Amino acid sequence: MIRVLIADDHVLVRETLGAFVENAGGFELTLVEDLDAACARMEETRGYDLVLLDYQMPGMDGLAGLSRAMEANRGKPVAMMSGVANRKIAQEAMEAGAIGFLPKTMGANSLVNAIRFMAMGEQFIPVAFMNEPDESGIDHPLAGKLSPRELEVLGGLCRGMANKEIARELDLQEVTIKMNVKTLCRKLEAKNRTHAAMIAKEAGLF
Amino acid sequence: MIRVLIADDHVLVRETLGAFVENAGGFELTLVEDLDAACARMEETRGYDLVLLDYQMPGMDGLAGLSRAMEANRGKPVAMMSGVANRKIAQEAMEAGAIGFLPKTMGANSLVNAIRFMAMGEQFIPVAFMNEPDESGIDHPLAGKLSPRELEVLGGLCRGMANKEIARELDLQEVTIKMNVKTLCRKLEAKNRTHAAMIAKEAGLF
DNA sequence: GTCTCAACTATCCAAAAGGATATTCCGCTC
DNA sequence: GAGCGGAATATCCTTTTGGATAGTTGAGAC
Repeated sequence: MIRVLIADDHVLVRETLGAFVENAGGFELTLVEDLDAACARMEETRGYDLVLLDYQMPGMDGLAGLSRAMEANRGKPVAMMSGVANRKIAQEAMEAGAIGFLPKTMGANSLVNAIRFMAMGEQFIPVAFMNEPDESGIDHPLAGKLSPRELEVLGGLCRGMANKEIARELDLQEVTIKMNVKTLCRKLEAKNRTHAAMIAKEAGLF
Repeated sequence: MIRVLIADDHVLVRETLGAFVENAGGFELTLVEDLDAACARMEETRGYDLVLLDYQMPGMDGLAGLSRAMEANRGKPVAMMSGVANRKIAQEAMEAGAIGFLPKTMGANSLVNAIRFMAMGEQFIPVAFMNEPDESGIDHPLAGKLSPRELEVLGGLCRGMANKEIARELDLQEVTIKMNVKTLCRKLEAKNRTHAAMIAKEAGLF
C-alpha cells in the first residue's frame, strides 16, 4: 500500500481526486484541507510516501509552504499541483526540491500513474506542460513597445551588422539607423547596441 | 491487458526488461530484435498499445526508423529508449512524434510506470534526464578554443560593457581588452563585438 | 643560459558608434 | 490651411571600436 496525503482547500477537487485514486487501488489515502493540517498529519504518522500540495491553499505562501511540508515529511516526496500555475512556477518548485508538479488539467488516469511514479521517488512533470508556450513570452514586453522599423533594425543588430549595412538593407541613410539604434537602446534600457542585441536575444525575439 | 512491443538488439536488455515488465503484471509483451521484425509484428496485430524502440538497433537509421514505426503502429504510441542518447536526441525524437524517451539508466520500477503512462497516451520523459547538463554544451566547440581571459572578456561583451569597463573590472589596460576582443572575433568568426556576443549567447555560454 | 610562446602593454590611425540639434517631408487632426 | 507628431535626414562633434605594428614580461622547453 502506498500512503498518500492530499492537501487541497477545494472540497470538490479533494473528493473527486480522492475517489479516483482510491478506486485505482493500492493506495492508502488521507485528505486534508490546508497546510497546517497536512503538516500535523505528517508529524503524527512520521511521513507519507507522497504528499500532494495545492499551490494556492491556506498556509502555502508560495513555495515557502513547500519547504515546510518537505521538512514535516522527513525528506520523503512532496509534490505540488495547481490549476493555474505556469511553467516558471513549476520549475521553481522543482528547484526548491519538489518531487513533481501536476497541473490539474491532467487526465485522472495519468494522474494515478504520476502518483505511483513520484511515490517511488522519481521526479515527474508532464511533458506537455513543460513544452507549452511560455506565457510570459507571448506578449513580449518588448515587441509591443517597438515600431516595425525598430524591430527590423534590432534584427540587424542581432546579426552583428554595422549601421551602414543595415541602412543598405533597409534602403535608408546611415544616420537614420543611428537614430533607431539610439531609441532602441533607450526603450530597451540598454547601454549600447551590443547590450540591446543581448536583451533581444534573451527575450527570445530572434 | 496492455499490449507492449519491445524492440532491442541486445538479448540481455530485451530479456531483463521483458522479465521485469512481465513480472509487474497487466502487460502482454512481445519482444523482437530489430526494426523490421517490430514493423512486421505491428502490421500483423494492427498496432500495439505501446511500442518501445532502441535508438540504435538494426534498421533504425536514427529517427527515420521512428517514423516508420509510427506509421506501422497506426498512430498508436511509439517511444524511444537509449543507453547513450543525450537530451538533444530526446527532444528531436519528441518533435518527430515519439510519445516518450527512456534512458536505460532508469530504474526498472520507474520504467514500468513510464510504460503504463505512455500506453495511455501521455507523453513521458524523465525529469532528471531533461535537467541533466546538456552534453553538447560541456565541450562547447567554442569554450575549448578560448583562453580563460578571453572567456571573461566575452562575458563582459555579453553584458554590454565597453572595453574600458571590462578593463577596470579585470584590472587590465583598455588596449589589452581590445586585443582580446579582436582575437575573440577571429576565433568565433564574428564580424564585431556584437556578433561575438550573439554567437556566445546562441551557444548558451552566458 | 637561450628560445619560444603567450599574455599584456604601448602608440598611432581610421572607421564606426554614439549623441546633440535642426530641417524636411508626410499624414493626421482640428 | 494651420498646427502637430513621427519618421527620415543633414551637420557637427566626441567617444568607442577595430586594426596594425612593436615592445615588454614571465613561464616553460630545450
